[in-house]
Amino acid sequence: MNQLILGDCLEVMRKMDSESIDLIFTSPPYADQRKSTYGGIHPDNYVKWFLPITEQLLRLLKPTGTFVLNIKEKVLDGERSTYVLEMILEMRKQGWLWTEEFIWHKKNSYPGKWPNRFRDSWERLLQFNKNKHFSMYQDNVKVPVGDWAKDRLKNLSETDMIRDNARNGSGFGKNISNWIGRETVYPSNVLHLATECSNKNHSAAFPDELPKWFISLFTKEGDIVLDPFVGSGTTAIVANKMHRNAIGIEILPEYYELALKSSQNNELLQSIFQDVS
Amino acid sequence: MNQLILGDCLEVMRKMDSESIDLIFTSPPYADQRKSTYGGIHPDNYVKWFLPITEQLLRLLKPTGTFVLNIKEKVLDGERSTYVLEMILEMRKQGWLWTEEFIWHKKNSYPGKWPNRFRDSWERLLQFNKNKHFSMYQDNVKVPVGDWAKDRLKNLSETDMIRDNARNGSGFGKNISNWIGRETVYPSNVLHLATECSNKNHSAAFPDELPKWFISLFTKEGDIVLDPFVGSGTTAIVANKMHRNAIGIEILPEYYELALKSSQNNELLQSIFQDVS
DNA sequence: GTTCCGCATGAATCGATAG
DNA sequence: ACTATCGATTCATGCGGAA
Repeated sequence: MNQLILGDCLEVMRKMDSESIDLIFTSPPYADQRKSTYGGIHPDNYVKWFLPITEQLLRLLKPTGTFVLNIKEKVLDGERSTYVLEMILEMRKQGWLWTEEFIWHKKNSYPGKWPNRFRDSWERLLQFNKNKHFSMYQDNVKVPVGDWAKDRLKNLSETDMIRDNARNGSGFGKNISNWIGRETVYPSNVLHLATECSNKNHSAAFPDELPKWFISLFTKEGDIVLDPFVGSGTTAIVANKMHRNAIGIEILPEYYELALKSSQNNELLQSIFQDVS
Repeated sequence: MNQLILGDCLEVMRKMDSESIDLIFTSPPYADQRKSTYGGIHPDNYVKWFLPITEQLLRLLKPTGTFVLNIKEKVLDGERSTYVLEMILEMRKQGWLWTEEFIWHKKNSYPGKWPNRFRDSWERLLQFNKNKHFSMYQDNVKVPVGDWAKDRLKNLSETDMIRDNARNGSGFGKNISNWIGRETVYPSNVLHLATECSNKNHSAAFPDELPKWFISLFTKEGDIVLDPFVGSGTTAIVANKMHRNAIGIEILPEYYELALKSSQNNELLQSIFQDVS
């Protein structure tokens, strides 16, 4: 069921079944990047170019599915471009819910110095849904509890053993004894990952951990993950390793070949990706 | 030249001189917070309420000045509200440049657990300017190189400076001098600070380090810093400690009194704030 | 004078129940 | 059907008192 498809994602998606995808994770070509493809999108035209694609994505996504969009507006003439903001507003008109915005805090961003700007070390991970209720498997992404717990839970006072209601009347209360033996906690909406682009020549836009985290969070085994701009194949390969079914679409033959080769070279893969060019 | 003014910031600002301010740093009441004041702004009305204020701010700011806006949209009916995005677009129509967006990554965010959402541990710090060329003193916020300092702008904090001096005087100066000899690097656009949940009295919306960092970056001694929603006075007091002139406006008498008291109690202050109520 | 340890607090949000 | 109120859930920090 894994597919790598060579072609324009808009045309490919038009042939796909409605409400068949559990998770869409993608990092589209940033404005003015990859100029030769998709007509070399200028920031001013980005919204107009992207909306037909999100329209298809909305059709393909299951009602309980999630769309995660990794994007960051570029600096143009000393200003942050606003196309990402405009896109969010336009996508809501299409029927998308803008559920959340995660931050990818890049541990090692590129060095550099500008007279009026620091290094950009974060990117947006916009979460969109079709419904307020969607599939989310929070326990899959729990993280180790902070060091504070070790000291805090050594000796418990009397109030720690019972529920102690907060003073501000918010209804908030705590029972510290509940924390005994707890080793993992839920994460927040900030991801702190390195930008490691593994070992390949062609650098992936993001590290494996990024799609892995969202695939863990929003899908279970056997679900279908789509990346309409799969590039060197990171999303699809990671999804496949995690026993999800992956569909990756790529317009550039050189990236397509690279993705195909990477996926076939990997011993861990459950099944070989199909060549659907 | 330091002033704490009791009143509605819109009315107060209308009486102030054009192009007189070097830095505006503020954290306006978030939608649906502080319901009793400013008419209890509903998210739907937030943009309309805020635009007349930014219009005044634009008039008051020097051509080389900077406006830093600390804000985060709240969740409404399962979705992130879009009023912040709309505000950025509207402010550009007023003539503002949206130069940069910094992230405040909160180490200790508000607790809680929901079926479809994690804890929100970041806020926006939107940078606006009138011109592409503005005053920026990057060397003032350089951080020591090394793993221990990577995420910690904490080194800049007041208490750390005092503690360092104390150690210096008591014979532990060797380590410090090693640090001073170390190379320093420029930070990125992500700030990793804790929220101060001071157990003492009223707590501020943000820790001292937040305004301190931006005041260091965008002003020099003697410059004028404005906070039209000064609350318990954090911005003004920090600015004054750093030998900048501060103007703080607050509409709520109880906060105003608190700010006045805090500023007068502080021995480090260069001059006493004037009561302009 | 210094370190250690206990503890209250925080720009929150969802779902159920009541008016 | 729509709005208002209420109860439930949770992690990490800085302060202050104790050792």
